[in-house]
Amino acid sequence: MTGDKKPVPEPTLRRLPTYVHYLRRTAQVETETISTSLMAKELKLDPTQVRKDLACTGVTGTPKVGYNIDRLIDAIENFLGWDNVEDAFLVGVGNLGKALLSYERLSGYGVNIVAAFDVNPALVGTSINGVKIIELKKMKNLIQRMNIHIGIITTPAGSAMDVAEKMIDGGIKAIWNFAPISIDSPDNVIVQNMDLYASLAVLSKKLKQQLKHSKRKNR
Amino acid sequence: MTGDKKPVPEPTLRRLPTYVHYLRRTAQVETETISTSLMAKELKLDPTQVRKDLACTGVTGTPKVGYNIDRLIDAIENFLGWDNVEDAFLVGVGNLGKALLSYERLSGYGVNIVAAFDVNPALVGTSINGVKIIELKKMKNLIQRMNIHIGIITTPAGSAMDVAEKMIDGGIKAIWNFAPISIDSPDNVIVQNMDLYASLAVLSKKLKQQLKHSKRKNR
DNA sequence: TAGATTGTTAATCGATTAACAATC
DNA sequence: TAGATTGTTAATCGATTAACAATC
Repeated sequence: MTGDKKPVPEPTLRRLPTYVHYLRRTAQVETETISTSLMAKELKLDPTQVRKDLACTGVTGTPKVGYNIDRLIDAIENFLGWDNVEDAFLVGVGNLGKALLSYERLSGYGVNIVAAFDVNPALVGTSINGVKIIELKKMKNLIQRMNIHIGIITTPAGSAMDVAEKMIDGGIKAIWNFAPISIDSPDNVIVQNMDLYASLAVLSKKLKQQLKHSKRKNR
Repeated sequence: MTGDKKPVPEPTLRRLPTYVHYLRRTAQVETETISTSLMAKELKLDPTQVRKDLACTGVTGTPKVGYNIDRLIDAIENFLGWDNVEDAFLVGVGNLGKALLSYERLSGYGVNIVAAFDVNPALVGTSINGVKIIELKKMKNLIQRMNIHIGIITTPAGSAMDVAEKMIDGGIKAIWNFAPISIDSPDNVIVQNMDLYASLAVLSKKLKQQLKHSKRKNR
């Protein structure tokens, strides 16, 4: 009865990349070790939370000393699979699609875009950052042939549902969706939404609250 | 003792735009009303949760009938302030910055980018989608003169901290941050992170889990 | 040794979900 | 009227935070 530890909570997963970014920056100037109290202070988190998050990755620290920064970085990177890159297809070569295609560092985060697709004939045949843009028609077949697991959707909302369906048909197992639409998927396909509008809603609502308060104070 | 109802939970705020997008699509084909049970089913949520979320916006439904779709859309849009646009500055005109500048519909979501800033002299003086690109030096002053409340950071991580500081100095009240860095801000400045890497971490971790399970099944 | 820091168990908090009376 | 759906109160669940013993 081994394996299958209890799954890591999603909030923890979301914080782990922040730790790596912070630790990489810190490694350049600071000493070899770091305490969770310092990390927590600088990242505005609770020290206990940081320790719990780190525990998920299997690293241990030494009382009174802290954690070895390099080993910590390695452990988190390994845990997140950043050293074990998965190939991906991207559909929708608009501005956002181009931005992602130009981000060569994405492969440092476990995902490597190997082909892009669009319906615009003017784009088909060209490349961005070394990635060919191909007719959307050919995607389903290529997913199967190349055994691609990750699909990235950067189309307008109107086409997203259709693209998702084609991806799922082809055998895609995880969709990173940038379109503002809820994607209907079977249980064995993961959908991760990158929702600009959700984020923006939180921002503007909080801002309105803030402005109201400061106005009140100034009276 | 009026005003100051208890604040709306962040998860609710994040779901509200999804409702609007769904309802707009539904309004085109369906009848005038909708039930939370149907919405919940299509958006893969709990009906009670949908009702609670909607209650925050002040709309009420009619038992046995449901909610009037148009009134629901209006109520949510109004609640989120989408009809009450705030001006914003964007810093960092790389691919991602360009993508946001080209998104004219952003003003339909309460935020209107009125100027962009970059340190690259080749970009300064040009425009994208009617938005002028200005020397970063001039930003602080313009924030004050134009009374700008929202700053959008689409620079590389290295410059983000510095840009944020300048924004806060100038008097920005809310920062929409696309750089993978934790921004140090005073209590009266809201920071909303749009974290690609957090989202990607969740996606790839879940995918690995999924692939492991399906492999096991096939044995 | 004394004190800082880890690692874990227990308490708290907030969001989700269940139960159900009110009602069109 | 009967039944579907709302709106709200209570129960559950999971994540965050507090407390504290272990230890270098």
